Amino acid sequence: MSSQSQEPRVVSPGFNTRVYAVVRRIPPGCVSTYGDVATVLGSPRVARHVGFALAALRDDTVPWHRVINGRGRISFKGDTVRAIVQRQHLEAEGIEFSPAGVIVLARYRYRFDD
DNA sequence: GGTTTGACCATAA
DNA sequence: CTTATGGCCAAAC
Repeated sequence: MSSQSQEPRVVSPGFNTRVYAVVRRIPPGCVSTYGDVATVLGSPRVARHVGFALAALRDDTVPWHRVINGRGRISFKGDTVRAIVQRQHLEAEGIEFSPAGVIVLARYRYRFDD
């Protein structure tokens, strides 16, 4: 098979599928950070790719809203809508936000056990 | 197969 | 508290 599709496939992407697998492991009521997910994947420096993978995500089975940045805040770059929706999902799971819109990572952060 | 990008992170001011 | 800059590495162009 010489020519392969340019469009993203449902299986065998390589990196982003691993991201989805880890994010699915985050239980309800807990959150995780891009850096943590990247660390579980084996490289703590690929945090940017975690976000990039979630950006291309359109699978509802992946709780992408449970992933936030290392500062306990929702990162967004132009897509304000996504950030608002994300916050609503987190609040719906019982996660509290500080007045500044910051989540207490020390309390809600999930520990991956592998 | 090189260049740009990106839902980040750490550090500095 | 905020803003700016560099680095990091896989995916997209």
